[in-house]
Amino acid sequence: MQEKYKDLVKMLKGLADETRLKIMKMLSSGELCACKILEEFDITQPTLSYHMKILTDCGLVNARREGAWMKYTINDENLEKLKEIF
Amino acid sequence: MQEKYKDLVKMLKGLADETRLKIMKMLSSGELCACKILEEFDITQPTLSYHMKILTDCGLVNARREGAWMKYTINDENLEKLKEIF
DNA sequence: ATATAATATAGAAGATTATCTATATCATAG
DNA sequence: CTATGATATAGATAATCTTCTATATTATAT
Repeated sequence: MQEKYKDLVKMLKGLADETRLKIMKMLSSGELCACKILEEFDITQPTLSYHMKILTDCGLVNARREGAWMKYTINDENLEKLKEIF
Repeated sequence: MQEKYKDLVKMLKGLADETRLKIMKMLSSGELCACKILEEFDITQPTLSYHMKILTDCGLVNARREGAWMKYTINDENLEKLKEIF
């Protein structure tokens, strides 16, 4: 029960940032490459990498490497778990 | 649109804390007095006051004074707005 | 008017977060 | 195998967050 709370809080922290919320919104239309996401923001590449790590670590986003690129999608299963608390 | 995002992020930040998430869970069963909430946690009274301020400021919780007590309820309208983003 | 109970505010300290620059790693093309 | 493009990591810094102690405010009861 406590562990479940910790996981939920981690996901909520993941969402609770303007940049990351916008990234989630972008991903809701489908898979995107890091470079495409970066174009939409005024942040450096390492900063985006940091945000993507937070989103994947908390379980909100799936990452896969395709050659040199990283492609991201929403982790629907975990997002569903988050929805359930409401 | 940006403003809407800022408000949503503020609510998400409000939820993104273990203590506050538990408070919301407690309030989901109905109105509670600050002193009742405090009993459930190992935190000082000023710390609870700080958390309640965050929850009310972001719009997740309604506060009303009843004599010496503060009574809190969930702000369903705003919680609904938050749900909509999922 | 005073004492007491409930809550809020101020100020400080330590932890966490978001950002940057510099550099490293990984993958591909030539 | 080397150069280049994409991404990740390290380390530093400034801002924000969470918590505490001490104190102030507000409401009630005597």
